[in-house]
Amino acid sequence: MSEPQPESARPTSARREATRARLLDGARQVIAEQGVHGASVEAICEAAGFTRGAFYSNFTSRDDLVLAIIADDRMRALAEIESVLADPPDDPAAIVAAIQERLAEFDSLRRHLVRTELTLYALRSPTVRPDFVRVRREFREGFCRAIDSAAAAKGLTLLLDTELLVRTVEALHDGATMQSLLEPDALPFGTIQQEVIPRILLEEE
Amino acid sequence: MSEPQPESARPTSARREATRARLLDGARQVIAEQGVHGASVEAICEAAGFTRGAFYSNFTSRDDLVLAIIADDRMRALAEIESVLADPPDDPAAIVAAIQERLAEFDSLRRHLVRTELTLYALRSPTVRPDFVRVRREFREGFCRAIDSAAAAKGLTLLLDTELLVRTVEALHDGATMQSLLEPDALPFGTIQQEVIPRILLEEE
DNA sequence: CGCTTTCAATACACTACTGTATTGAATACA
DNA sequence: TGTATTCAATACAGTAGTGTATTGAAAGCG
Repeated sequence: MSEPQPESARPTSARREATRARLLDGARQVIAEQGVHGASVEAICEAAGFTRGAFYSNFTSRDDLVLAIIADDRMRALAEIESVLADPPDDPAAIVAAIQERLAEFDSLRRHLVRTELTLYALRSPTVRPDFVRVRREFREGFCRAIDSAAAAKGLTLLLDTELLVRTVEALHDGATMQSLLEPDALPFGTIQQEVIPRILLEEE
Repeated sequence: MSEPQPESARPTSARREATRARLLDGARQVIAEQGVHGASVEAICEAAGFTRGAFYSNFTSRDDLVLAIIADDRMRALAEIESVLADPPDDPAAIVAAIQERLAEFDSLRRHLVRTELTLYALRSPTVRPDFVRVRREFREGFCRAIDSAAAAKGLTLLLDTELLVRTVEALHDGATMQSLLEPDALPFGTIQQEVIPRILLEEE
């Protein structure tokens, strides 16, 4: 009876960490292929090369795993934003372009699919939803800061309120990416964003 | 041995038709509440007040039912477009506004949720996907026609290629509606569309 | 009114998945 | 190197859902 840890700060051995990571990737894979509905614990474990024993040793439930994926994605997305913030290009268009580019790289079609699946899942899960909304907000705030600071530095006036602008970019990105998923040939990834975003960015001078 | 029908043109009695309609609505309800993954045949039948006997008497599979929902929605959406086309307002902005309005009415948050669920489902189902893509395209084409004819009548020049414009409006609508679903208080339904669409519509004169 | 047809309900056999309790192998460490 | 611990595998009992085959009630019709 050693009362091993204060239970909030588990040491999490390297082996355990690797197992968790593989389970997360297995889950992403299964979700991309079959949707959240096909992502049974069984299927996730098979994709990750484990049995359910591993799962229940690492996660208490599917919600728990979904939260872990969202948190993981959030860390990556924030890192992208912050890397742009750290050394922002001079003009806002370049910032938007840089962020778009990094996001495109990070948020591939497959990843977008998973994110949409998780969005729908989060929307209904009282456990997951608040966390999901928070993650989105933090991401958006980072985005806003980057644009504002660059615009201020250059003395440029944005056409729209920054938050509205960022929300618009997000909406365009999500909607357009879904269209590209449905008709990859008719609408190459990024077409809409490239055409439209520059037009809603800056005040006419 | 009467060889009852040419099997393509079933008479479909009123009773049968009503049962189908109730099953469709049951499915929409369950999908909105629990997602496609929760929409087991069992759950759909319970929501519709039937047992599975009714389901298998009317549909051969879940794909079959999903196709029926999509077809049903498509008929309604096209009717909205056509009603605008039949007597279009003079300027393109008014057309867009009118269509937006009709769509908002028709495509409530709940319906949007179902549509997004079905989009993800369709994306993966070889059976459903082609039909789904076709429905979207037909809808889009109707939208384009309405805008082009009104613009031509008034001699106005659109800022973007019509198809790109329509795709943009769709993307904005989809992305923005999802944001409204996630944060209904922070972003009332339609905010983004109202702000942004007028700005990407017409050439500066 | 009685016969036929239609259609949903029921019964059944089956599969997939869940979560828990226990076991056993690998790793850490003394 | 031997003992303790960690962690995934296995075994198990249970639930939920599937699709088919059959039944029975109600509507249609002569």
